[in-house]
Amino acid sequence: MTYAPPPGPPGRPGQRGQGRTGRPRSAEADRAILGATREALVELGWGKLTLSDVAARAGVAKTTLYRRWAGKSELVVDAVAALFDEHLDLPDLGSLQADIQGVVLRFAALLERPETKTALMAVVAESTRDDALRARIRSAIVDRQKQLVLIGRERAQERGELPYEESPAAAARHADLIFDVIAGAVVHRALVSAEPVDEAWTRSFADLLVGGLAGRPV
Amino acid sequence: MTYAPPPGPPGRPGQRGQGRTGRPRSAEADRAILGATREALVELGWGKLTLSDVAARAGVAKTTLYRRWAGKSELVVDAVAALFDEHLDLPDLGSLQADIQGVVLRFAALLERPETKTALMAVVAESTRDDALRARIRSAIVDRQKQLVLIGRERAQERGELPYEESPAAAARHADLIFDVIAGAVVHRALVSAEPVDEAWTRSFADLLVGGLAGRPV
DNA sequence: CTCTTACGCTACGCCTCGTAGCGTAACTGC
DNA sequence: GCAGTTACGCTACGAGGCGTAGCGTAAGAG
Repeated sequence: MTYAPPPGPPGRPGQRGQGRTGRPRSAEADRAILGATREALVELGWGKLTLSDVAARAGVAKTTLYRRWAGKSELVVDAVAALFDEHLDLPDLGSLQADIQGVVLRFAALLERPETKTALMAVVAESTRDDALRARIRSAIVDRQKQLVLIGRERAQERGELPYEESPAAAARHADLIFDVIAGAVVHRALVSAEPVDEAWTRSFADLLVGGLAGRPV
Repeated sequence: MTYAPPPGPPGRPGQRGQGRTGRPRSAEADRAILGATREALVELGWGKLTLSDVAARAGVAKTTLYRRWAGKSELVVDAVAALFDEHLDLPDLGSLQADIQGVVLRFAALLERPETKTALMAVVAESTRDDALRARIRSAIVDRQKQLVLIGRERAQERGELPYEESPAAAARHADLIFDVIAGAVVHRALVSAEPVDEAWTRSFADLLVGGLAGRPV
């Protein structure tokens, strides 16, 4: 747990021919390891996942894992982060209400996958005592998802559905708030309440977010 | 992990003189174990917490732990659940807005404690693969907190701030939604974004929840 | 005083962790 | 080609946690 991968950002194979000498890291091994990690997560879950097992599945020596990642948490973050990169665009559905529903359903679809379900919570739990890990999660997963909120809000402002903020600072605070509300609600619904994030729930949630408790037609 | 504590609800000492024969479980040992668990959580976090260590802190044999709890997750749920029982009333602050802020600040205060921070997320993560554990979390923690939402909503309806629901089913769905939004947002803010749930944020959140995105004065 | 259950203690086999050491493979610069 | 450098696979290892078994003893019920 004390080893930090020496060259470049961890998980990325050393750049070829960039002045770096010696045998380069195998990019294929990287893919195999991250894939094996996701596979093991599905079958075993976070608790019973062992690095020995991942190494065996990937057809790689256990020592190679430790040469690249400091521990289980770091490996799993990278393995799961790749999944969150799939849908980072937000199709314009014509209204704020529809855009919210779209982003919620997409996010929920990610959380439904067995490899993300367990992994995300476990890694977040671990990050409460590990600042470096939390930073890694933010840059690899959270901040990218937050981007979707910024896009959707900007569109709504152009449509005239939302007012423009007075100051950049207030805008940032507001965006953070909305992100916490959306992401938090979906995660809580899916993982704590363990109820489906389906069409009906998503519509109710978007209604609530747009209109609030007070402005509710019932 | 295959052992289920035989008599009565786990974690509670056998009722004295209730037809049960033999030596009763020590209630004092129970307190010592749960206390030691919380203490160990603060110092070590979920990942490095070991049952051997807890037993040593509690001045109890390791075997006693396994006689009462099936594993680490179950023990930690009980240890943390006791903390959530402290504030289960909701003082009437005069308005829906104020009541929301009150419940958010209380919930946040619980999450600020180092023993709950890590433990809650870790246990939820584990529960995604263990239905019995999830049920235990619900009854010991989640459902009790949800009660606060029901109380606050009822008050708001009596004040005329919120309309009454048409059907009991719709009311239940709506309450579940609100609970997921509040609890999810606070947890996400505190643990994922790792930003303080302070007075300012709480006010913004309550504004958003009551008035919605659209009805925002800015 | 017997029956029943809980407790403390010791010991154990199994597994995972994370590291060290070694010989070999791959790629770079001369 | 050859030396230098880095990554890899393999084996082995000590440390430590897990969960259980067995035993003798303590604490209540009838």
